[in-house]
Amino acid sequence: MASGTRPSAAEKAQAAEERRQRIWQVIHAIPSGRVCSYGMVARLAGLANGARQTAWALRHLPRDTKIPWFRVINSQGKIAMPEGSRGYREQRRRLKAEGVTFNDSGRISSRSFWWEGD
DNA sequence: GTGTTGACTATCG
DNA sequence: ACGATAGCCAACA
Repeated sequence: MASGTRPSAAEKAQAAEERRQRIWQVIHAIPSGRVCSYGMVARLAGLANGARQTAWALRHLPRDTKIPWFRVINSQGKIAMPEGSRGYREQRRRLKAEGVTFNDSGRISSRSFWWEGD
């Protein structure tokens, strides 16, 4: 219901932080050995077209985060960071350690790696 | 307030 | 399969 009063800056900031929290919560729920796309993470977090928000939230994670950021890849089944970059190699190494394999094109080798929630 | 940016994505040729 | 395009939305200059 419209209360007539516009949301304050503080309320907007709080809403933005809650969106980020939901995104992190969803990512944290991705099982080991599975991957999820940016768009799917956003959808599970209640954001219809929030793929870029997921990307933004991940890009700004602290180095020592416990969130499994490496289980999030793009809708093409490929790692989103530039190939050959430091983050790219680390993400691929971490996924491989969980059993997620890639083909020569840089895409995950099996559709069964995808996770769509529970 | 306006314009640009980006770890995105669906669609088209 | 692949590159170009347009749509998307929060943060930033």
